[in-house]
Amino acid sequence: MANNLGLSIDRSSPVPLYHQVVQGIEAAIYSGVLEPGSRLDNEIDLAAQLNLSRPTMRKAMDELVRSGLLVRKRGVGTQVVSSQVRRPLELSSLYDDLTNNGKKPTTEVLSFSHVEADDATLATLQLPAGSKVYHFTRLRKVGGKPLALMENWVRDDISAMDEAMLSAEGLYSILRRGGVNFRLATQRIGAMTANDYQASMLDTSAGSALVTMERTAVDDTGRRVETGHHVYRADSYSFEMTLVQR
Amino acid sequence: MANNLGLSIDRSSPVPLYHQVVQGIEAAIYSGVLEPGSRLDNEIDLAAQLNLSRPTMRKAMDELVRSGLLVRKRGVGTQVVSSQVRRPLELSSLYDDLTNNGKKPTTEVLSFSHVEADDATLATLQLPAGSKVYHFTRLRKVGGKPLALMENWVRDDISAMDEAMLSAEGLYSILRRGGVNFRLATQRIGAMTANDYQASMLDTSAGSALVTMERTAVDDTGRRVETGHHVYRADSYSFEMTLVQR
DNA sequence: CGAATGAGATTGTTCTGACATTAAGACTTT
DNA sequence: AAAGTCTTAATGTCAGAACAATCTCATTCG
Repeated sequence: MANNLGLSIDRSSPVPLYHQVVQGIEAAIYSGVLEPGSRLDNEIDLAAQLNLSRPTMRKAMDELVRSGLLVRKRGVGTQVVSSQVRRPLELSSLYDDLTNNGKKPTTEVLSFSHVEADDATLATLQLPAGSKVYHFTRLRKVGGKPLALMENWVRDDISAMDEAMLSAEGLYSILRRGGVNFRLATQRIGAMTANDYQASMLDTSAGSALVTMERTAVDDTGRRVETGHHVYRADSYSFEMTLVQR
Repeated sequence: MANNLGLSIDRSSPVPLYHQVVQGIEAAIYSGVLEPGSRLDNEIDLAAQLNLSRPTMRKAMDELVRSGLLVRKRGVGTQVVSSQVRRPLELSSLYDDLTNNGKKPTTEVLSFSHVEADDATLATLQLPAGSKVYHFTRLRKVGGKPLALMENWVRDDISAMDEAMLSAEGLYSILRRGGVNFRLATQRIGAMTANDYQASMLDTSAGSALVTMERTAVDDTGRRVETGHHVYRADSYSFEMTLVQR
């Protein structure tokens, strides 16, 4: 029963109808209203309950299937996935993760500027030409030991930002307080060897292995909020994850 | 012009029409008929050329966009993506991914043995003491260029395995034919610098950056089927993923 | 009691149709 | 030459409709 799931549709919203359904069902799953393993009403009934067409409802369902939250089978129905995709690497910041793991991270802001974005940044953040961004580099330490060197570009229309804020807390906390609801991020993990600068910042030797991560985060309105290039000491950092067969 | 792409639709085929379009356009891209950066006809024209409906054509296009081959923009059109396809984070094998992406991987089996598992392997694969496993090292090349050096341990009660099989196809294909239904895998991604052996195998220099991946795969009965240590040239390989907010 | 069959439930596929939104380019005006 | 406006092109969204394929369960038959 859609109504029991607390789904609601706002036809005056700029958010597409199918996407409102996605968000509503996601919220129901994460809040526990829809429990793992539980079955949903069939798509025709769900559509009727929300006064939506079946193709619109199907588009929402397909997206939820693709994101691993639902599983569907012809003749059987739709079910909430029982073993959710667990990613130790969630859409969160390193600062959050370290703090949540009982460690005390510190941040040193190495550089900070509010500048006009270059073409690559404009493209990545989908900004119009001439836009300015916050561009900064930070060194993250844990227990006094350098762990990560991070360079980020953040669109400047969210909230003002300065070095003191960045020293005191994580970037994502700052952005959340500025009203950002992170929705997803694309990210690429690779490797490189440390150059002289990176080596000195991370208290390691030039040529040692670094894990690299490039990420672009998107909020719930579809805005590309920030993009970053991070490098981590390979001896102190790796990404762990569980993959589930689709 | 769809006809110039060599697309054809077989309505007697059990393959859905939208999927035939996907396969046809993928083939055109990988064969070079559709070059990176080139623009496609608009979806209405393409649909008309193939006697398909617009929603069917859109469904095919959407899948090609999601798989990273096409990029579309309202008011502008559809274009073949210019960047190299990187490995999505799915439970599959490198061999499968490369083959599916139109590349021709080759495998050189560097070592192969059927031996009693050491304690670490027993623990990782949850095998009783005294169990034997297949233990082998392979070099994976793409277009003649070394990409990955892979060392795996596979439990030996699934199917017989030998060097010829491993040279001819991917490990996961072999295991699937042996009846394995992969369910999930745990994996850790990191970085290291190449030692002399790895450097010589991968045709790179000692000290260069390598992406590392350790994985243990589980089948649908809960068995730990295989565990592996892979290293990839960092200049040719990265992991790409999309994280969704919980 | 087990196998076979059929009905019902549900998703999957395809189609026709229409309107909305975005982007680019042409044209006009300042 | 630059800015503004308008038109055109193309994708994005939504709706209604119908048929196909798959799966489960109940019923019937041997």
